Amino acid sequence: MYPHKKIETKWQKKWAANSFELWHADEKSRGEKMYVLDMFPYPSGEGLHVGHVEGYTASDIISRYSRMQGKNVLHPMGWDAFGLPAENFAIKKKTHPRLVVEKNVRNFAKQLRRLGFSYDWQREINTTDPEYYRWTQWIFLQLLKQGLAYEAEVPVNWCPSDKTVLANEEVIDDRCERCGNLVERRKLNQWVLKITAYADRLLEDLDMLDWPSKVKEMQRNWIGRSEGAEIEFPVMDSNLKVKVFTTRADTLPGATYIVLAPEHDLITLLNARIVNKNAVSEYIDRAKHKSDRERIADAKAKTGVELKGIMVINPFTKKEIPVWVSDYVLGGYGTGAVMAVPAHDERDFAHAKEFGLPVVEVVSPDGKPHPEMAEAFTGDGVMVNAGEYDNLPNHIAKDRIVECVGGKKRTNYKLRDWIFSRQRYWGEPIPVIKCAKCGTVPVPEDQLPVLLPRVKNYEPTGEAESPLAGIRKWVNVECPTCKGPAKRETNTMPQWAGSCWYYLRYLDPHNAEALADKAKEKYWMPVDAYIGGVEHAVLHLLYARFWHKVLFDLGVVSTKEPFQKLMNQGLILGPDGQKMSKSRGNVVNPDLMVDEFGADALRLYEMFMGPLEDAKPWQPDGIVGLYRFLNRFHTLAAGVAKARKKKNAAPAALPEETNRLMHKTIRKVTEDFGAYRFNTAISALMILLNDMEKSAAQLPKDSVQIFAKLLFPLAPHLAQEAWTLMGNESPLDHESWPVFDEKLTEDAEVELLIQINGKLRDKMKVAKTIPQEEAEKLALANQRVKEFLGNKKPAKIIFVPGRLINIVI
RNA sequence: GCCGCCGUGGUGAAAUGGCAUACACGACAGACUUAAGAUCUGUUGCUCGCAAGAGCGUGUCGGUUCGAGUCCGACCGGCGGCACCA
Repeated sequence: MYPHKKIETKWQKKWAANSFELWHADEKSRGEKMYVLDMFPYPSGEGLHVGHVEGYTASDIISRYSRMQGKNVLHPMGWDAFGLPAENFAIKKKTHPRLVVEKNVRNFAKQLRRLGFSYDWQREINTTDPEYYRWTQWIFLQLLKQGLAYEAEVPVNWCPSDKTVLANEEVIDDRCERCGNLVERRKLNQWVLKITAYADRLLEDLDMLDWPSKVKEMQRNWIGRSEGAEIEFPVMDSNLKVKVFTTRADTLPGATYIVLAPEHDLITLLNARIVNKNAVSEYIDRAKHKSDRERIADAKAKTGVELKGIMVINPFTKKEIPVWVSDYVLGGYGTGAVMAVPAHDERDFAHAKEFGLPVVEVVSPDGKPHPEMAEAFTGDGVMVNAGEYDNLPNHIAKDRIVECVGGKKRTNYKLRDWIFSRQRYWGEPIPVIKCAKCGTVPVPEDQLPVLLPRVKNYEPTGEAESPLAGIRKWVNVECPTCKGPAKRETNTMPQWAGSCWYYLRYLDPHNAEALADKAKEKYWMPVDAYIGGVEHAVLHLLYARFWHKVLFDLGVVSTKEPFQKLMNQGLILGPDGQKMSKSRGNVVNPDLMVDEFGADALRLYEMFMGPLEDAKPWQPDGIVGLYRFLNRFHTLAAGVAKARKKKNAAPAALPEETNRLMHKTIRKVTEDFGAYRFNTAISALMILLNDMEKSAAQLPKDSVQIFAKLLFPLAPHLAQEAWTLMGNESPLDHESWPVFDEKLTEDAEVELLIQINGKLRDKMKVAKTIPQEEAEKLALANQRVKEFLGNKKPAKIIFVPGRLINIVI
């Protein structure tokens, strides 16, 4: 077997020379720019996962292939190193998270280099580096200045045992991930980013992106735009009104009561008039402490309580209707109040049945009335019980009803503002100072970064604040405005913050004056190929687009969108077809694969498994096929090299058929790389190698060189080795991509299929350009055709030039 | 429940509406070997047939078409996302 260890180590050493200068990109190169980006990893203690290898191999193929096409390629890598796992690990091991991160980064970098990825390491970044997070904080200040960051009381997950706030990611089935205790909901003062201000643009600009439709669809659903109307219900004996949002204004005549969310303001405002105060406040109290799980359990059986003593007027029927409070109405969506139309809304129907409230049909599927409804009818139909609108199609009645009751058209979004505070140590400090006199004061930009102080104890304090709150020396500062005593904000940013803009820092990683130089930003942006897992389809990719648009509005960046093209790698499942996980014990360690088969074989295997974007199971024996393939190519190249050294060796020539196959393969691989179809590109190379092996040492050096070039993006070590065996000294990175001869990719003769009634019966070898008449003549003279035809006459003859002739009897 | 994607050999998978199963794994047989491993060669969807060949076959049922794995409709199964969003 070929000495993969020796070959791979040799080339990795050469590539590392001069700080990996070979792959260093600058803005002066002539070729067209190409920004190839990976989703940078969180450097966990477990090290690289086969899933990382998959995405990073794909982007490395694109990078190397693009370089050979003469493009100026930027292919950087860095570390998304803030976040809970490092902090939790540090707490457990009584060490500082910074040390944990440093160690993990070293390990990750080593692993990535061992796989031969062609990164520009001179642009390496780390989100926990103060010179990096200085600009993360700077962006926060810009958001604050634009009114896009604000403080609000919002509910958070609270673990009563660990006495700390948990991120959503840490809550599994309503329990704390670490201690297993049930999580409570608490309201805390938090920083919130107004992503909803960009909802429309985030939705509409999706159209200009070359992204998987699945990801676009997930973002559309997440943003959740819905067009409807706002309608007011006057409160009896009061000048107050209840505003309601609905997408089905046509059903207003059937609104038999209204429902308020438990947190609705009106409940407090009308408190004095509520007859059953105790029952109401008890219900609200219970609802407040309900966990997500309980809410979901209640989704079928509705709960609620009537506000006795309060009535409102349905503006269409002018009838007095009651008011209920129920937690099936969400405080954060629309107006926090709905009109209940039991006949035409499943949730209202369930609620009405539970409490014996009236159901009035106003849209009928067949125009006839149905006094007894077994379930809500949510489809389209004709208006009934709607006075002057009777017999009108409901979609026409909709707009007219909105108009007649003085409603306003409105658009609502499911998207919520982004809760941005974390009560944790290991994150970027939020650069804000709280002064009793001046209120919230931003840290002046020239005082950035606000450094994360070194502390002895970074465990959660037990109060609803970050461990930073315990460091008096750090917390107590002078107010930048009035110079009086003030305190620092002690919350930190979530892990998403650093990854929201890292692709910009790669463009100019050492700039001390700005986040990135304008000319450099203009040159490189947008990202031309972004590869990563679908798990970031909404969170990271939506947050980053939001920040980018804010920076665009500020003139900091020149493109509306950061990532022009996105590709998702599919999940690599364990050999058992299940998601890889430590607890299942089905995790494949890429290091062991590299040891046994080499980086090239691992890269090749992961690309050969199937389409990049598909989920696919790891087959323990699968990699050997790729290892054999590489071994065979090495044997072939070594044989040709040896034959060339012999004196008086006959000049080698490539057989005509092999030459044609070679040109076809160049074409196929070129097309497949362009479309990210690496699995079929590899199979094309296998077919070519199978054919070349027939000539073995008789092959001309040029054919081995072309093969090496085609293989280089996929398996760079062996390809470079073979290239060198042919007597070359240059790195293949600087060589140009092979060009195919169009004429040689097309055969002059083809096997024309002869079908009878669409069934294949025979084939005949003819010129590709054979005209229909001649083909028909030949086909009808064919022995097999005669047998089938007998004395019948063909009813019809279909001729597809160069492909087939189909005789219909 | 809603939205989206996917169902092809023993396995991973190929196939601009035109030869279904390329390529690879595995299995079986053979060569080499004292042997094992490695390597090389061959066979490998099902049924019938000595053979030539025929019939069947891409989750199920139906449709469009000269021709359907591919397009359309209904259903069954799996995966992913969202989930009381009015």
